Amino acid sequence: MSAGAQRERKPRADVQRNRAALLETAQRHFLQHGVGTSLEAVAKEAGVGPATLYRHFPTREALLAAVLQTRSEELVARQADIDQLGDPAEALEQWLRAMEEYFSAFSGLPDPLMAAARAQEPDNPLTIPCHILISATDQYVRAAQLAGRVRASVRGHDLFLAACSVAWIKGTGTEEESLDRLRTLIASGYRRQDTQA
Amino acid sequence: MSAGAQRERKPRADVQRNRAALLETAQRHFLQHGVGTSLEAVAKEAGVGPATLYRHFPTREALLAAVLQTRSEELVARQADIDQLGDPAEALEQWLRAMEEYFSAFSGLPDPLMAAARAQEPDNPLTIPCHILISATDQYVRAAQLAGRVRASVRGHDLFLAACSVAWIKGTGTEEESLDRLRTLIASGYRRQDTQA
DNA sequence: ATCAAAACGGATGCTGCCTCCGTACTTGGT
DNA sequence: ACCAAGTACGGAGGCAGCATCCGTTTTGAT
Repeated sequence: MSAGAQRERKPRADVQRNRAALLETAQRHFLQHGVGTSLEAVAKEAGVGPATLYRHFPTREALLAAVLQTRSEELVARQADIDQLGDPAEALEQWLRAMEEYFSAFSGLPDPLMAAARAQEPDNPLTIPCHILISATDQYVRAAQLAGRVRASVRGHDLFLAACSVAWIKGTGTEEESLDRLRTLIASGYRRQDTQA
Repeated sequence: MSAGAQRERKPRADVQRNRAALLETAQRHFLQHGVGTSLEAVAKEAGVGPATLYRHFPTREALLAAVLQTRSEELVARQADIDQLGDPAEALEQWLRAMEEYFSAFSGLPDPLMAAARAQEPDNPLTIPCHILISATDQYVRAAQLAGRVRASVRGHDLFLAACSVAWIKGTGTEEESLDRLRTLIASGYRRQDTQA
């Protein structure tokens, strides 16, 4: 009441119920079948018609972005822990691993992520999250550089790409051992004064 | 004649014509629309029915492998040049670039390539080529290691993965400048006694 | 209880994949 | 030149997924 400016109706109950059901089901399907999973199947299993899914999430990316929202928040939460670390090199390392896990949430995720990172598509719902991640990476890189632990030529964007690549390779089913070797290679690439193995 | 063992008929003329037309058209479509291009469209433009395409090439990978055959030979030819180089480190570098270009022939190519590299699918027509490339890379790596120019911990397979990653990123439309930065990062990762930039 | 706005979902048209099967073509022999 | 046997062809068709339209139902407000 009072001088209330909210002239709008209260949002309908079924909207929220359907949205929640869609998100829940979509997450399960993305986990099981990758980002290319059938949206029709998601709708059916969520107990709604296809049109309802498309009304809530006009594109596959929109649905993906919404499902990813939860995980993004987990990532932000992790940042707090990482920032506690005294060693900026260690912080960067952990941050990269955290990003890589985020990128590996669903098989096939790196592709739409890269498409969004390239930006120039301001309506892509994944673009904003991507740029936030790149900025964050750059922060960690700069801190480590100030401490003399990372080569001066490295930028956050480079390591964003590297983490995305590793996640992509992981998604193709490569063995964990090969991934570790690749991670080591990359780490040798950005670190300063490392032991020439 | 003579003690001829060739009891077989001469292969029909239309078979070869159709095969050639299909390969030619497929290459164009792969170039323009990536490896995911519509096979139906390829068949139609080659002037044959869908069944003919599938009879010649039972799977998309089979067609892809056949189209790639030409380019594979170019790659092998390049090896001769590269082997002429006195410097094994330089040779490795050029070999990696050559592989990367090969992987970037069509957009989307790295995915089926990685799937084949993981092997365990002996009937995948791309598996053999992949393993040949990995072996070749290992040769170059070992030579460079003997010359003390590459870290001892690095293996050919690692750099195969790295080259594949770069090609994948290139395929997503990333700017060439970013790619160069990534290549530099990787090079710093495998080289010994480099100038800590 | 009633109304209008809001949301729903089945039906639909489209594209691409892949296979079956009747037909047409090529080869080798006469 | 012709024929028979075998080979390859290609249109038709079933299936799955995408995305949209529009008549119907649900919902919140009065």
